[in-house]
Amino acid sequence: MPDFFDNWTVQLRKGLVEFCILRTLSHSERYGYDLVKSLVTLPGLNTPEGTVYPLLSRLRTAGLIEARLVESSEGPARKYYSLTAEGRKQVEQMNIYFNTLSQTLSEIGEKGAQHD
Amino acid sequence: MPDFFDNWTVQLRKGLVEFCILRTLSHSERYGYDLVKSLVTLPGLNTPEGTVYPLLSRLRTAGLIEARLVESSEGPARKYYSLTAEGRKQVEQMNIYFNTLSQTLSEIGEKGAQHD
DNA sequence: CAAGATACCTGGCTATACATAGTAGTGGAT
DNA sequence: ATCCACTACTATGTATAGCCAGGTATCTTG
Repeated sequence: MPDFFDNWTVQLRKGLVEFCILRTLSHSERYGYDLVKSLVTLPGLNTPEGTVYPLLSRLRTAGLIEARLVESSEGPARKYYSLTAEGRKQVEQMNIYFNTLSQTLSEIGEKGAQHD
Repeated sequence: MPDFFDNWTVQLRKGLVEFCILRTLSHSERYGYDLVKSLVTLPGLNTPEGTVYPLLSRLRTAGLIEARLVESSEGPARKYYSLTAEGRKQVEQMNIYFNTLSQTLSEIGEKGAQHD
């Protein structure tokens, strides 16, 4: 039986990995394996390969990112991902929403949820 | 077919509603309908009844909160929820994890995910 | 007595991340 | 020649939270 806390952290991560990938790509082009290596070491986000690659596929299908193949001198060709114009628009919206949520959460932390 | 952004916000909320309820109850005892009215007006979190009540049940089954029935002079009896000792412990852990994630997200927002 | 606000709850649905395991090809070192 | 690190991906099965729409009961007011 899974621990309550462990399960909660899984739920909390939902949507965040996607957001992290898009935010990262909004800074610079990156190839898949590099993203995998980055995301697996981030505190709180121990995202494995099996999560990242399917996500990249989904984002490409959704038209938010695009890919190009680049030869490498140290191994197989790398697939570099970058944001499309549509992707850039979405990230902006996501940033706004995320900041709103952060603000809300911070207020609840101080005095609990109130209405009126 | 649902919009990409709308769907993402749903995913992002996962775990957060739970967190908001527990955080709110760590400040004071509250009854269900009151929580519903509070959560539905919070910016970013437009959580409807159908989400809140099942959550309260789950949290009670998990032993994090407990309830007591109180007569009301303005309508049906209200069910007041409060944190158990176990719940208080969990909220502390959740706060720590949440802050870690916030920190990570904020760094990614500035320079993208990096490794090494 | 009907209307409406208050108050609580359930059933069926969807999308997502996770876990685990596997495939496949390139290039450098032993 | 062989092994290892790099790089990309696929497949399949699981669990879960949140959403929508509805249901039920209580109490006050017109």
